[in-house]
Amino acid sequence: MQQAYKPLLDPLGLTYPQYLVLAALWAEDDQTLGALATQLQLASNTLTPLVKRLEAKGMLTRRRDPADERQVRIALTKTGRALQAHSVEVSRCFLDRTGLSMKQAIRLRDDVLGLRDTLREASDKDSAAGDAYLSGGQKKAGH
Amino acid sequence: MQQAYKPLLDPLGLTYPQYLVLAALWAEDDQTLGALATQLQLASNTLTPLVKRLEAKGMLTRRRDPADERQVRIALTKTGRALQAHSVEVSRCFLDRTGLSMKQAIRLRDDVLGLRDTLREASDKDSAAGDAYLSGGQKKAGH
DNA sequence: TGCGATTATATCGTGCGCGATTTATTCATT
DNA sequence: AATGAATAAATCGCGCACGATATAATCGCA
Repeated sequence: MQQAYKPLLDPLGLTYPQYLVLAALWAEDDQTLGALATQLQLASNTLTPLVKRLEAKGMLTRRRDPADERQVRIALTKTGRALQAHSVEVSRCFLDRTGLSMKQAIRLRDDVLGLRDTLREASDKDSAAGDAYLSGGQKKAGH
Repeated sequence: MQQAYKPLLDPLGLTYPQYLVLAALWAEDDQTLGALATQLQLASNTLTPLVKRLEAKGMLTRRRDPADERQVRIALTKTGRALQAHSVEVSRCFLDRTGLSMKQAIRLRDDVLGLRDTLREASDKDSAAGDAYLSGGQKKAGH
């Protein structure tokens, strides 16, 4: 995805992950970092610097929520909001490049997301119970 | 993939990219770095440190080809070769976790690889257009 | 009211992945 | 034989992803 979107996003000065953050904010502005992290399936240690780079580019602002100082609210700047105008064209160009119909693209995406979720469930079970799945069931000695 | 394979590869002390390098060597030992790079679709700046980490783990050796000192030949050590015994089980465990039949898994993989290649072609055309620009052609019109 | 648990974000270190460049070797042409 | 082009790896720098941990604010409860 990163490589495929690169020629489309280079003119905007964005990487693909940065584009995804903006896309989430175009859908709903002024979100907490945690809410963005959930949507994008990223951890804070990935998202924090990513958002800081977008802040440095003047696309958004970060401020502590006065009602709960633990939270950081991310809001688009005028510049960031203006970029949304390009997003439709970016999507269209990308779909065009895939050589797939909209229907095929959605199908493939959902198959991949389905696989991701299935694999995630399997990993979740690992951490829930000691895993005797691989080889003879040597399990880590907890402390 | 990285996350899904992690519980299977942690006991072997390998990451998923490292596992892929070993898998390529299990299929054919004593390959040049360039040959590995082609198979794995990686550039030298990714593969060189990756292979060095595997060398540090004692899985393989790196030596300049005496016939062509530009090339580095990568060969498995006894330790690295011994790990192949686990690979069948790792594959089986992974397929099991996908919740897919072998047939479905192959289908999905091929769909994804097909998409990758299609997108790569589109990007290749971009850089061809760039060449045209440099040699006096028209710059890519923005639509 | 106070204090431990929980929650939200940030920090640190490591391993990719890649664009751009560098170094060293081999090839090709004269 | 000399020199410039081509080739193979390596190096540098950056962004992303994540495990482990730290810090700070809020909550729960005696």
